[in-house]
Amino acid sequence: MKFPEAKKQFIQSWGTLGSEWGINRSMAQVHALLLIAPKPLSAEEIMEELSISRGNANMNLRDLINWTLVSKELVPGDRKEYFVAEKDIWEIARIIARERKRREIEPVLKVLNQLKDFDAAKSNPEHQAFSKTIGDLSDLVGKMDKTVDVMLKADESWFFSTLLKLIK
Amino acid sequence: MKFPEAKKQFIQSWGTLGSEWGINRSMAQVHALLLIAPKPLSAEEIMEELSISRGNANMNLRDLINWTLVSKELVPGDRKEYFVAEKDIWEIARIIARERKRREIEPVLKVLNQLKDFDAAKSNPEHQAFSKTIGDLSDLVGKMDKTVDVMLKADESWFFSTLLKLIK
DNA sequence: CTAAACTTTCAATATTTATTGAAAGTTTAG
DNA sequence: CTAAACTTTCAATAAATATTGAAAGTTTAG
Repeated sequence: MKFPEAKKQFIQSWGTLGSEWGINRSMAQVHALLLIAPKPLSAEEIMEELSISRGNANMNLRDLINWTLVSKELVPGDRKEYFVAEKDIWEIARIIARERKRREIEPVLKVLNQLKDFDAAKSNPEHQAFSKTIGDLSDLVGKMDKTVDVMLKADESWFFSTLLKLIK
Repeated sequence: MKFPEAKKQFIQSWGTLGSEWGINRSMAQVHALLLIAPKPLSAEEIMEELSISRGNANMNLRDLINWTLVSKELVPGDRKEYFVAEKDIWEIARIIARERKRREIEPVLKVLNQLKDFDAAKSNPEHQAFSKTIGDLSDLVGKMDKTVDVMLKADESWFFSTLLKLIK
């Protein structure tokens, strides 16, 4: 496979992956493009390569910057802004884990904990089933939450060497 | 908080969680409803409780059954079909992990591995950056894939006791 | 066999989400 | 200061996704 084709495929796959969770396709594609770029890219170049509008590029770059996956870079003597992606894969993984935790785990955990002390009548089977499910779920989700916390603090070699002991 | 309100909140939160990954809201809500139901429910009851159409209920129940999160139950002497959710939370977690792996991890891993042997010119910095990123990503995604595999085979007490040693 | 009871399908429709692009805003060179 | 070079915003529009509901299909009781 030749380079331009490989590049296209990577950008497109990363875009699909993104939209399989809640990330929008363009944001993931901009990210993919920056991930493999050997140089900072300008908004112009990104719009051009991905055939997206200026507004779209701008908005998704802003989101990527918010996530801290991308940062602005200024070239002295040039008025344009350039963009670079964080290249360290472990750092990227942690950023994504952090955002997914924030969006997926934390809100649910909060609700589950509130629902734990709802006003139950002990003898009512509906109430019993509800309590059981909520309790079980909040245990599990709580464990997931803690696991991600460890990952967020850990450094890669420690995390995976420990995990790979599990795996082997 | 009173029961009906707690129930409503749980169903609605679970629905939101679902749509934060690629699951559609109704499917997640049907699942939530069945999770807390002390009895098998008929399609009618589900439609009624969630105010959704027959077609919608049918389609999402079918999907839940495909995922093996829900199964049909026949009541002797009744022509209706009834539906029950798997109640074991660890089993549910594994089913969801299995599906997310299938949809999110595997396709990307496949593409990354294909892209590893693209036709690179060693001296071209674009090609170098590409190779590096693809290599790093496929390492990481490969590790994630293996981790999920372990979880799929493990039983809960073993998995979490090992994991919690990590965590503590 | 056939009519009632139920389930499934799917084209039409509604809802949600993403994208565009032109106008407004900002910054800086001169 | 002001005009050119650039970035941001956001209402309009397009695209993707989910939902409806009525018609078609299936099963079973009698």
